[in-house]
Amino acid sequence: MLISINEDDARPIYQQIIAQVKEQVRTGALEPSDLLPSVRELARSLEINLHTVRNAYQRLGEQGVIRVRLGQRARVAEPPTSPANRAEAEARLTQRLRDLATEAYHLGVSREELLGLIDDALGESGGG
Amino acid sequence: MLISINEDDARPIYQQIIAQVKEQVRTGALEPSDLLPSVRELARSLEINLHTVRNAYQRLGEQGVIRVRLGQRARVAEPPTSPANRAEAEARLTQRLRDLATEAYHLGVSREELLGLIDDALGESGGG
DNA sequence: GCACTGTTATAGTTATTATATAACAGTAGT
DNA sequence: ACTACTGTTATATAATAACTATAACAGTGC
Repeated sequence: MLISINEDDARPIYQQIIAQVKEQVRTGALEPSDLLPSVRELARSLEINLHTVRNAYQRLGEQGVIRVRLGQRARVAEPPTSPANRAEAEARLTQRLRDLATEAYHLGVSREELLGLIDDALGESGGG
Repeated sequence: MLISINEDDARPIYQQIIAQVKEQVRTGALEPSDLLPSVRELARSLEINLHTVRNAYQRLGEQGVIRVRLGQRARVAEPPTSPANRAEAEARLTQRLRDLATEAYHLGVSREELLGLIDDALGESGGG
């Protein structure tokens, strides 16, 4: 479990933790039933407060990414099967894709170049 | 110029305004030299403060999306040509694509389905 | 001059994020 | 039961971001 805080990242710490755990679950670096560091342990190693870690863990639990139980270390949950609400999931992703396309446009990146980047990003191991 | 505020959107108001203006520029709904509503006018129609609109306009100006000059209404700028810093632009987009792929995974959307959504999103008119 | 435009200044409110301490509560091994 | 770990709850505090409210300043164009 390698988690780090990037000062240059505008996102709050707890969101960085969430993103990194999700990413590692997606790529397979973290597998179902794998143990996460305890809130106190991670807080100490990152030199942040216990509650900041707990905030991240709690949300990861609510999103079904990990399983948290009182008295036990958090564990990686089973991978998602099918979205509880496919329409909503697709709507959210579609909106994010529009934002991404818009961002690319204003960065001067053409559609062809963007498609290349997508190909690279989705081509990473464990990406599907 | 149709701009609206979505209470369910977690993003702050000024960022929603920025996103919508960019989106309309990208799709061609807004074309270079088109006039934007004045800060006071938009603030009144959205029932928000003048400074919230100004915040959005100022950032849009800094990003080269619109041209703002004292005493004159803001206008849509010329479309971007090539990124000032291609490496940085690609790095930012790549990171956002990774985040998107991760989000899709945890929503239970498969790679094939995601590719379909990308195809739809990038297939919109004016997308490249 | 007048009516519009964006800009700056100042101040106050609210929500978010992160911190610090302390105590409570469940689990597991001895 | 005791101990040492685990997550959880409760308060309190501080810093920052976001938004609002008023007022005044400054440029543009008729």
